[in-house]
Amino acid sequence: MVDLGLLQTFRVLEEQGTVTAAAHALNLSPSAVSQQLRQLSRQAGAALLEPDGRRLRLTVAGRVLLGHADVLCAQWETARAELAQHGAPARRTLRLAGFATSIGPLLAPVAGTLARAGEPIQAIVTETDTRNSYQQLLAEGFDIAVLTPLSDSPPTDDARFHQEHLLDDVLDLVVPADHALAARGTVDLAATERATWISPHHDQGRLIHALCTAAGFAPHTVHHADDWQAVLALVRHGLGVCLVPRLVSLDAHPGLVRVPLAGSPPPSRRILTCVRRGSSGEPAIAAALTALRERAGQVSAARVG
Amino acid sequence: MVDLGLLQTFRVLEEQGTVTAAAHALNLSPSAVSQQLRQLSRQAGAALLEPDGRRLRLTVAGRVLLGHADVLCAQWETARAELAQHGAPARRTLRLAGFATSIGPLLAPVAGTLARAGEPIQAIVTETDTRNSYQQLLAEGFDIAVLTPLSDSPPTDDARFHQEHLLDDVLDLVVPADHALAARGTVDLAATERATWISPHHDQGRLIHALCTAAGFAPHTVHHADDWQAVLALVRHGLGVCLVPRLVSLDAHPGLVRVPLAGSPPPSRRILTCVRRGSSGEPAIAAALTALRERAGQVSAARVG
DNA sequence: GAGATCGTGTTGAATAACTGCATGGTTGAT
DNA sequence: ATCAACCATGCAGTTATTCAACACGATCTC
Repeated sequence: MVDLGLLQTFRVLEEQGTVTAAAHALNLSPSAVSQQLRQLSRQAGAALLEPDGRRLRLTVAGRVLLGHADVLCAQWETARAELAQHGAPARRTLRLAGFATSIGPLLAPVAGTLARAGEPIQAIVTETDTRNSYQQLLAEGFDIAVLTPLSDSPPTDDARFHQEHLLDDVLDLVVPADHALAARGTVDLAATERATWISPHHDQGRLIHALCTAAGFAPHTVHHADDWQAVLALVRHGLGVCLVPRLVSLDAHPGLVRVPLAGSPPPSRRILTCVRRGSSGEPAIAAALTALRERAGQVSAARVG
Repeated sequence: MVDLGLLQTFRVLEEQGTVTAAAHALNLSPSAVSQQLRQLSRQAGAALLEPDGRRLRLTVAGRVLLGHADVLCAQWETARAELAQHGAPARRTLRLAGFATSIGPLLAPVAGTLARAGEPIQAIVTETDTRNSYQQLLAEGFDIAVLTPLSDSPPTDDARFHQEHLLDDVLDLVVPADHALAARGTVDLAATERATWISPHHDQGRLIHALCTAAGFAPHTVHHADDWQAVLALVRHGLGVCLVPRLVSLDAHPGLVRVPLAGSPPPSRRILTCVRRGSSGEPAIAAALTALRERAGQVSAARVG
């Protein structure tokens, strides 16, 4: 019979695109992955992959198997979750992942809450971007991810994941206090058409570009920085403006002001929790998700008040 | 991750009742099965079994896992079946099992038909009883079984199997030609209350006992024989009567006559096909099932005419 | 209480799995 | 056109796992 580990390798291969990348994600050598795939192909009784240049492409049979692999792995996760409810509560290390700005307001408080609540959970928090969150979640490197979905992210009903809306992180225009727009109560995005922009790190930059495009102009981006504090420093020196989510604190930059964007609801980035499908029932994961939701509620309430 | 083989072992253990029996059914040593179960328990993260005298009993967690194991294995069978439809048609050895009387009219003709039809199938026919059919089907010793369900057989909606009605094998009272009931057009079962009975082999004997009980009397069984030809020989020598399904030929016993039983439909034994759930879509299995249904139709039509 | 049955440790051999390296093929830039 | 980087895969060699055989303690039956 088949080892679900082989199916898992197969799924990671599809997600990563190459044997080498899959091997890296699984902490294996490319050779091992290659052999596992051959064995899977033998046990499935069909060719799953075919050479495509210097990489591999899934055959029709491979794509068929992939669908079943998702179902099988989810079913196994469900089984594990249900078993964990019936057995003795064992100590569990939960690996939480999130984008940089989510750690301070969300993941760190939740990890602390879980520890104080006496849950038999040891939380490990890691910072990553959206893409890696999905990949490592699939490769079982993380158990829970807090992320902002991108246009190429798996859809909410993806068979491999279980994703839930956590909160909407509202975006404000951030400008120096002496900026022409600083005194406004709200500002329309179109009013910034002539402004120069600071482009934040990759994930967020794409969102800003999409919003400006929707508002009818292409943002004139000059400077670029991955770190929000660097972005804010650039804004503070009058080098441009930027849209900054409210999870990013401006406390370190007294010379800057947030100008809310017009619209109801105002433009925001959606923040989701994501776990492997089937695993959301596991006690440790369920507890962490609940704590995350609760914390997200507090954050939202604080912003409103 | 988990090997489905371990879940398979776990399922066979449940079906067989003891580690030793499961090991025998899987062609393994009891020690190997014991170790596999330990590994499964470790990977499931819960105790699945607990000692119960000199045998094992499933824990609550074990019973939970068992349900998931059935689903997982069926899902894998489905995947295999669907893959076999997309890949190149490979040579396949199909292992068919059936009770003794089913082989002549059903399994042997079907095996011949499949061979002549040019299907890439090598059929292997084995005779067994109902209980072993289910067990070997689960242990992957057989692929298709033709059987008569008993009171302790898995129900039709059992998660592990896919069972289909094949035909109803009508039962007749068989008596010597000079018997008092021989000349009747039909006979009510109650009319045989004072007769002495020949008890056929175990499976069939239970059915006869149940029918007589339903008719209001306990059959007075004197002789016993597993083989139908032996039963008929006993009847021929005036030692008793018996209910004999029509699949059993009386050709070798000119001195005997069938007296149809009253009732519409008349008493009969249900004959089912049984395969592992999910496997019925596999081309080879689907072809064999179709051939079986067709052959069963011919048999039924011949009996009617 | 003797004998049979059952589950499970242990041990050694066979098997399988993984790493590291080498090879052949492919892509893309110089 | 050439070269370097990249990728999948085949081939040892090593490591880890799996299984059968036997032994042992526990349990049930007669």
